[in-house]
Amino acid sequence: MIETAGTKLPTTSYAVLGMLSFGQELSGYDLMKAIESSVGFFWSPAKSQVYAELRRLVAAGYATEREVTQETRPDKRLYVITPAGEEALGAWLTEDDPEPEAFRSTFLMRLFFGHRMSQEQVTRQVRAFRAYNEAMLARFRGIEQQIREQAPQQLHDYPHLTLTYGIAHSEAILDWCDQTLKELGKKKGGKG
Amino acid sequence: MIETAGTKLPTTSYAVLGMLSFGQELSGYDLMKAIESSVGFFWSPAKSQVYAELRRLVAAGYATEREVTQETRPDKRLYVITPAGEEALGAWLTEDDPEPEAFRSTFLMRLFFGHRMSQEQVTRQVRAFRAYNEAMLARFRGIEQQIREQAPQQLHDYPHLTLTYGIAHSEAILDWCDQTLKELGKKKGGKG
DNA sequence: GTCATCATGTAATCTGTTACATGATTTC
DNA sequence: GAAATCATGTAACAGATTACATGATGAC
Repeated sequence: MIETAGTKLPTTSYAVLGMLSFGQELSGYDLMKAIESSVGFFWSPAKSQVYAELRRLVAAGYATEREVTQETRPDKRLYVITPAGEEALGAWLTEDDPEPEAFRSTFLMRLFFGHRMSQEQVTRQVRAFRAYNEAMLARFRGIEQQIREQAPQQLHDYPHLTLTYGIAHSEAILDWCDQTLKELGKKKGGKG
Repeated sequence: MIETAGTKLPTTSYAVLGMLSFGQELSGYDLMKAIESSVGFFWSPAKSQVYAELRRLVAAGYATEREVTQETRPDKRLYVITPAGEEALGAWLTEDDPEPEAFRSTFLMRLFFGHRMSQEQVTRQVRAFRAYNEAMLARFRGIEQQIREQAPQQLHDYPHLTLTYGIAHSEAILDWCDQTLKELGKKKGGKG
């Protein structure tokens, strides 16, 4: 309360707050694990950043911290979201004009500067990119299959929508790759 | 040469180097402008970062700097890529296993935490996202149209491939949005 | 004439990453 | 029994953003 309540937090803070919003008491380590296998697909902070945000959340009154002494493992701190934290999360989620998506792609950068590669090298880059996306797609499909088998009710929740996004996205990219590889096959020439 | 030649540079450095690789002598300001309307769609550094990278490139021997005194405008420094710079760029472009794409989306994060919004609010977020992507698509199509009319030979160069990517990508996202909005229409309930 | 934008950048700050630590289990 | 991984984090550093400056020109 005394602290920075009301101030805008960095996005990673909301990722952490969101994870806590499912109601469990978690350590930094727990959170990191949870993030890696879920939101991590579209927001993946370093663990030191997660710890930093936890400190910030506590300072802001959005989470409470409880120290737990352990014998066989290093001591840990467990965190719980507070009502103020839930409110702050809600406000961020429903913001009227959210930050524009900051799309970044080093692959597209390389492609853009293709004039500095031989055509074979460009082709190789596209193939590698294709393979990467194919692997991602397989992964997404695997997860979906698993849900279908083990927790089909989850097919109707919000996290699942992000999965369908990943699938649609990957499929579209693969199509583009195939078409692009065809195009590249047609024309001859380039730097090398 | 004496400096850090051979060291791995941050991605933004390669963005700048790539821009210089088209052969023109450019100022930091020029570069920023050029980036904004091209690679900026998938790699958009802050201008102060561009200036910082230019200093680094010079220190590494990848670019040379020339000061130009102006009367009516602030003085400026112009940069040219060196052969060593071209080589470094080439090495980066053709790297065998490039950094994995770091996909980030705050929209997907919000959606993932949809349980903390009412269903209407989720719907509103998806609609806003749809509108954003529709605007991007229109922009891409506009650019393509302009090329078609004013410089049709560019339809066959590498930058144009990144444009086709943007278009394919946006279209796929719009489809996903429509489908998702339908799904959301079906079920009733949610937080609020 | 006032306000926005051009044409240059620099300084201060903050976000985020990589490297460092460490003892206990599990795996082979 | 050595090597990898689990279970915790912290410290040091680098990358990136936002805020600050400033005089000239163009738009209205």
